[in-house]
Amino acid sequence: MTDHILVAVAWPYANGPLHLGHIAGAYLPADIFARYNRIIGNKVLMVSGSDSHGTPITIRADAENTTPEKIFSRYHKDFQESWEGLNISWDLFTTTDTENHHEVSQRIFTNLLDNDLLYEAKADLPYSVKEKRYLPDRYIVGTCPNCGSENARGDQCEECGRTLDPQDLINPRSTTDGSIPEFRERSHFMFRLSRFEDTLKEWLEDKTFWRPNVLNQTTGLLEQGLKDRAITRDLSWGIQVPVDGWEDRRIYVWFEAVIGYLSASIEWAKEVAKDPDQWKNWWNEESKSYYFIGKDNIPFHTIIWPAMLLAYEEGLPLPHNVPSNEFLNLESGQFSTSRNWAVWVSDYLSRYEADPLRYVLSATMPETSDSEFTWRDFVRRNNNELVGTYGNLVHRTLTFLQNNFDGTVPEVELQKPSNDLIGDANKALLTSGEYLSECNFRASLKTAMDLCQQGNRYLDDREPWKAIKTDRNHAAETMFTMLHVISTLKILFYPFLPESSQKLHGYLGETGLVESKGWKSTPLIPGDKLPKPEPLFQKLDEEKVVSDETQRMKKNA
RNA sequence: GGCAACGUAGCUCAGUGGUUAGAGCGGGCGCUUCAUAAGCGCUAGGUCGUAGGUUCAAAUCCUAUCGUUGCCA
Repeated sequence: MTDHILVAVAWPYANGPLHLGHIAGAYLPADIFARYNRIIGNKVLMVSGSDSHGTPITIRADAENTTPEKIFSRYHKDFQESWEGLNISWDLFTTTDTENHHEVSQRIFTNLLDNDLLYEAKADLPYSVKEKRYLPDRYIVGTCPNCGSENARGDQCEECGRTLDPQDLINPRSTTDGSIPEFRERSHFMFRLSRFEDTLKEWLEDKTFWRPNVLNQTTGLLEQGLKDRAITRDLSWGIQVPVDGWEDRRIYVWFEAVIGYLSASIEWAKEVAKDPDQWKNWWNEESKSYYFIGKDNIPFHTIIWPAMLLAYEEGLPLPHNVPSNEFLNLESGQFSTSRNWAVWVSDYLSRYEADPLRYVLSATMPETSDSEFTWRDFVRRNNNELVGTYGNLVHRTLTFLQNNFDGTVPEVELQKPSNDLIGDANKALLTSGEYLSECNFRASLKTAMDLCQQGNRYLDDREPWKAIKTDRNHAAETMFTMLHVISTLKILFYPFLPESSQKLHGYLGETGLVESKGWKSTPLIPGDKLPKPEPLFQKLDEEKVVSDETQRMKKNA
């Protein structure tokens, strides 16, 4: 049965380049999941885009004396290059600055307003008399009432981590000109989030398969009770509030960014599929949506966005699963764009291949708790696991076939141990596929790696390099079995390592795309002559990589 | 401050009530030579953050506490 699967992925904030934390947290698992679903025959729509609005981008633009457009375009380009280099298989990666996204966001806003799901409320907001405008919370700095730090921002104190309102600050002043802000009463639109508490509770009842952290956090928030939230801001950069007299205000970025999932689907239908209604295949009650995000984004995707969907239109599917990951750390510290403590994707790709990174990040994916990337671990996993266990298994098999069978797939009768191994390989496809459909990526990858070890053990046990001298049929049987195992590994690794699987597909004598062959081992035909293989992966010099990369990071930080 | 998650071998991580707690890497020993000095086997190493409690039985459930992380106020 064919399913329509929406793979919706967090919108990266376009105020800095992508680093490995982003990839391990959301983009890689999403890509693995999308590739798996396509290869088993499901119809996948995978969308996201650059989040181009929000205060940090305007702050940065001001600081560099340029425009927000220039800032987000710069990083949007970096994102595009990173996706291409890492083989992240988007159907559409757009931005929130498209006409389409503005139009869809405003339509939803207007619709909610018409249905009395938005209302006006007043609040005291910081106003700069000098600049004649209301200032974002972050533009106010002052002394933190909690820890006394003198440079606390109006939204949060970076020193003690406490979240703040600008009114809380002692000696508040504007970052733009140092003037002292006044607090003036100002109207803003609120979203009636509280209305959806009961419906959301019901919706969650059958979500027992969600990751515990996601489910518990969501039910916890629902138990506490939902509060209405302000969804407009005094800004000039963003999506205009579509109400007369509100021209100087914008829809708050968290509210419109999640709408991107829907607007990007619509844009894809129009611009890519050239069939404006096609997006509906992924936005009806039979379709399933998966939202790949980091743990900092959980409530937006399990409460606010579902509530918005309920508010907007009947029949739009709420998230089927939100397999949020925890965080990836870097060499015992948190990834930090501002402190430049990161491994940037584009920088990585200038020196190394995509598949080793995809492998290492998959193997250490922070599915259940924060995990850690270190360069030493990266090299060791590359050398021991990719090169030593998987790559070498493929290479020793294929070169043996070249050297002793002229590269020709032998005709054989299979005996017990060989049949057992082939049975195990087929079983691995089932097990691994089940893991993937449940978003258990590490477990799926381990299934593939375990089969590699089984293959290596079988080869050592059968010793075809000895058998070839005394019992050619015995060696031939070993080779045929190993070719089947390799052909299975090619599929098992495909969602994780698309480039090397495609390469191996070619070494096994196939010409088309590996993903067109389905989630099963491609059969080997006796008599077929296979081309001469090259190693799938390259070893790295552990000490050199570790010292080079450590120096590079320390120099930049 | 509230909610939630995490704290398990030197390192990176599995394991959520039941035989002597697991894997990979790293350490030690051995086998093998087809293969990118790759592969395979054996072995050492842990009072499962701490303190109480429930239970015939707890890493696993409960309470408290310390530490880390995310969200919210």
